[in-house]
Amino acid sequence: MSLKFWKPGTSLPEPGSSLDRDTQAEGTIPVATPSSLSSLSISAQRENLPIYKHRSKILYTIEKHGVTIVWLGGDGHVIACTQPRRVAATSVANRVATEVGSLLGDEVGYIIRFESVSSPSRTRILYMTDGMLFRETLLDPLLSRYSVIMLDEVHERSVYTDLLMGVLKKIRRKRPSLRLIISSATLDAAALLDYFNSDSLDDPATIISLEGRMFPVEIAYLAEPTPDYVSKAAATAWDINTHHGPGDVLIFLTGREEIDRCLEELSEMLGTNKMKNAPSLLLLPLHAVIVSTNIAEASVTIDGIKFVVDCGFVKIRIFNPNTSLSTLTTLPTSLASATQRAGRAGRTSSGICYRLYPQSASLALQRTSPPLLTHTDLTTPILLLLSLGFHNILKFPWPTPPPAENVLRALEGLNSAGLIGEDGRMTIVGEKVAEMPVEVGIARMVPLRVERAPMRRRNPTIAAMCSVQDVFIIPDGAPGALAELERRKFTAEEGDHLTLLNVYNAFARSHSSKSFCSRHSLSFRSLSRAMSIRGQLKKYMQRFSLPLESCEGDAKRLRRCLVSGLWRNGARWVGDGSFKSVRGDKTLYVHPNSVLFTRKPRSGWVVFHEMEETKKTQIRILTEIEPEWLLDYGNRYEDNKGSSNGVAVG
DNA sequence: GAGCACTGC
Repeated sequence: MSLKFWKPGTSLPEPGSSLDRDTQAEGTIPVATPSSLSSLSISAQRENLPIYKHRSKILYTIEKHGVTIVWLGGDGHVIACTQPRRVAATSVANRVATEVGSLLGDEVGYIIRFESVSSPSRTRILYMTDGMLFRETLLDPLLSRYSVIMLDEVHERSVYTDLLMGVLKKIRRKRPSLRLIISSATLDAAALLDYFNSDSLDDPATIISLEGRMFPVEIAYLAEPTPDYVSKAAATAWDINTHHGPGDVLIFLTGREEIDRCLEELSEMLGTNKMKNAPSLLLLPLHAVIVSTNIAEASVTIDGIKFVVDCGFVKIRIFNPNTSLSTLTTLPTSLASATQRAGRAGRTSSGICYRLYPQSASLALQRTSPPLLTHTDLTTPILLLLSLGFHNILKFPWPTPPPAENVLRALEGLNSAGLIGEDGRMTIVGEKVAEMPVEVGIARMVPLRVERAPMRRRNPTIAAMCSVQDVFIIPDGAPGALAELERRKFTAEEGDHLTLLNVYNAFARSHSSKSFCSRHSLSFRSLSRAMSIRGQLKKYMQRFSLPLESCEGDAKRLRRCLVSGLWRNGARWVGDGSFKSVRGDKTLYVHPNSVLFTRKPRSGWVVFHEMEETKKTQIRILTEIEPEWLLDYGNRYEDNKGSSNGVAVG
């Protein structure tokens, strides 16, 4: 069987029209259908085309598919295609618009947070981030304006893609005419097919698995395991360059520290060889060596790589429900990740991937990486599911169920924050928090009801600044010292929350000036993002009819208000730059980016926004407080619960 | 006196 795709440049058929435009097709692509339409495998391997070409071909068939469904179903007419990342949504939309001869935002458009290039009446194919489509289910639980929904890059198992899969499974029971297309790059397509088709609906879901690589990549393993993959990576890159070049090299390591060390070792080798063998110096400037984390695995693509050096490890963040602490841990990659990394060597010609582990070790690798939902804090996802009406969370059709402790911990946290009641149902404040497009911890920093002072001082600017990262740019060495001096200009004695507020206000006064940011060593990107988020938060406050009050010159009230949300995150100074947590009596270290990194708070007490375990447990975004405030809020909470447990602050 | 894997609303 072969499906035709129509000529680029012609417009899409109207719903209900005949499909005679097939006659305009310029070519065909072979489609293997092993049993039925339920498993559609498109082979694009025979043509040496760049990935977008493959993508758009699939999209042609989906457009065709989609139009057919519209014609049959008639209860919607938009084809949605989700992507886990913003850039992917915009760039694929752009490419497809060009190829079908549509103006971007007309027949083909995209929607990502803060940015919509689409027309409600004219757009037929809508690319969007998975998070945006999930948000839409909160407003339209049956997603009734779509006739076809395609989830792309499902193998990445992002939080929103997994949530969408569960929700879509339920939607399809109520709207069997909705056509679902799942696109996954790995071998787990069969499992996904079972997941979706266990309901035995008449119209089964379609799983597309893209056999992607364009050029062959040879895999080479080490004969023996290496005790130091960073040195080995540098040595391998050097070896490639001197004996196997020419060709650009991409090295996968797990983090910044490793990357710095690897680059150092490479430059040392370059220095030594410069002395004794001048000609080899000419090779390096011509051929790049790129040392990267797994950002180069999917998010950033670099063309022209011929050699990949893969250390075989990845750093992931794992949430521990017992301590509510996230830990950054280095673990072996999955087989799927290793394949993905190797594939980076074959984008423009055939290549070689050097894996810095023995072949025997590759047999022990997990097939795929664990879905994010199984090792992340579920507080926000679960509130969203409750808001969608999944009251029995344990029965939600998770594509992969998270550990029960993680679910229980999230429910407990939501209850203690007053967002769900003892019966597990959402409170009025809980409903508002779910509506806000930020994490629960951030939404709670925003005023959500008319309150008495000092709770009234909840501040959307601070909330927005806490939800962006890397506001201060502090490079290594001498420029770092200068940047440090620039940062001091914004420092508030009271701590990081007020310092961030100062930075934001100065940025706003500069009319969001880029040069202001570079003069003061601030990230323009992060501050612009904070500004958009603040705007979004204010919009919700208006919707909830809450006035935005100014907290200028009222630092004390503002700090008290911070305690009302963060009293569980209290800590006491114990000397040598370290603190003890009020809960759990854990030793905490101040993150070097904090203004309290260099000095002891006068009262000896702080609250903090978040903690994370790397080599040691660090706390970020701290504010100095008075210890009685902790007791105040802790007792108030315990009174409300009617429990006798006080808060240990001794 | 020392650091932060990667997304998304």
